[in-house]
Amino acid sequence: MVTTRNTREDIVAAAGRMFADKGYHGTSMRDLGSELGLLGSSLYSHIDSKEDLLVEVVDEGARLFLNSSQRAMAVDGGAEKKLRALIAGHVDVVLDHLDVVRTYLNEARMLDESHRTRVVSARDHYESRFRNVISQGVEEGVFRSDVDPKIASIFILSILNAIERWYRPDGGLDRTSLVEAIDGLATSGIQISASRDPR
Amino acid sequence: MVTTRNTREDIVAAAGRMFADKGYHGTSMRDLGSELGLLGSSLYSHIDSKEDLLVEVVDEGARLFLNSSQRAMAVDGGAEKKLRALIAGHVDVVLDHLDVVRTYLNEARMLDESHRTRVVSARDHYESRFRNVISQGVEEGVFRSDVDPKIASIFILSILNAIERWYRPDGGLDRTSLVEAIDGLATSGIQISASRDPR
DNA sequence: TCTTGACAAACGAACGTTCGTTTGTGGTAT
DNA sequence: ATACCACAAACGAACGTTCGTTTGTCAAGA
Repeated sequence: MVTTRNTREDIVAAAGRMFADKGYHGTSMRDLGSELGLLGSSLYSHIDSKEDLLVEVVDEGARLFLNSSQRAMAVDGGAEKKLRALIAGHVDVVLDHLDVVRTYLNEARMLDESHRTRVVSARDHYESRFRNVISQGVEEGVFRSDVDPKIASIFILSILNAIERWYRPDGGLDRTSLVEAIDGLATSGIQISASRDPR
Repeated sequence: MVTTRNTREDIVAAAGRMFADKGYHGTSMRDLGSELGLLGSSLYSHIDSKEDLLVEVVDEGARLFLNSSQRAMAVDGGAEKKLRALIAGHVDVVLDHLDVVRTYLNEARMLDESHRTRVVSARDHYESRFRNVISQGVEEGVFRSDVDPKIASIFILSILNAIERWYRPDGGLDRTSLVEAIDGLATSGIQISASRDPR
């Protein structure tokens, strides 16, 4: 049997996995090495420091979300359709890059201040896209005028970011249904309303 | 000036604070000691191990949520009212015990398996109260019949549990308005009545 | 031949924890 | 009122271990 050698990308990927599972401080370089069949010290042939690994994983998370939201903003249609695209895009990023996302969401705070600041502002930028689309929807008259875009975007993102905590790919809920369910709660809530059409 | 001595409860409280901020593995016993003006070793006059502190804080979190939900289930009224009581109770627990809740939500997974199992089942029990109330509401006809109680409860709890990540007591949003906003999105969504978009 | 990736050994610092000792305090006997 | 003692709380040093990282070597590909 031929064991291929490890690349730097293998190491970053494994770091994302382990940081997601056991946390940055809960993962040692020796842990990480043995995940790849290496000694901890051998990792330093590829990287300069442990923190670099965290920076790399977290930055990738930020980039994935920003790219996704940029694509969503480019779809034709009004606020309703754009919001749905933002939601669907977010779900895709979470499900396709679960480890990176979990590290991005839970371990970014372990970065030192300068790196953390950069990540926070990327996150703000991302969230502003949700805020703006909801604002636009209120102005267009498709969303209720008593909706606070700031609060509503936080709530929708809360649902989206929590997916990593409970969703299991083999759990009988496919991603289309998931998007549908989130969009459904966000737009219509759970309550019966006389003026709301049943489907 | 009189410096009072530290009690065991002081230590548990400080542990909750530090575990919430820097994570369990990111907090050393020396860190924790100096937070209280003590050496790390001095903590062992009060406790047996670092993990005991985590167990204690996390258990308190579980207890707070279970008690809160028990009180909510006891209110008179239908599912709508009970759900609102569950939401308000959850918000109270989060805002009144922010450090404990943050440790409960983010650090419980660092517990060893036996402790973690117990905490997970407590959490399941808590979540089942939300699920049951929503089921009841669907049966009563006050919630839409196409609402999946399992999914809806997950989404509502996602919003509730994310509060610790963004809410600032001095941020101009009081807790009544917060409960109102959550209840509003959960029941009515953001969309203006009439029609769900065609797709 | 030169470069690369991994190894083995080792470094100093920090980790959780233990130990023997000191300090302050509050109750009891004188 | 004073002396004493038991006790809890904190200290400071040290334990064995693990941490992230550095160094030097060496085999295998290019």
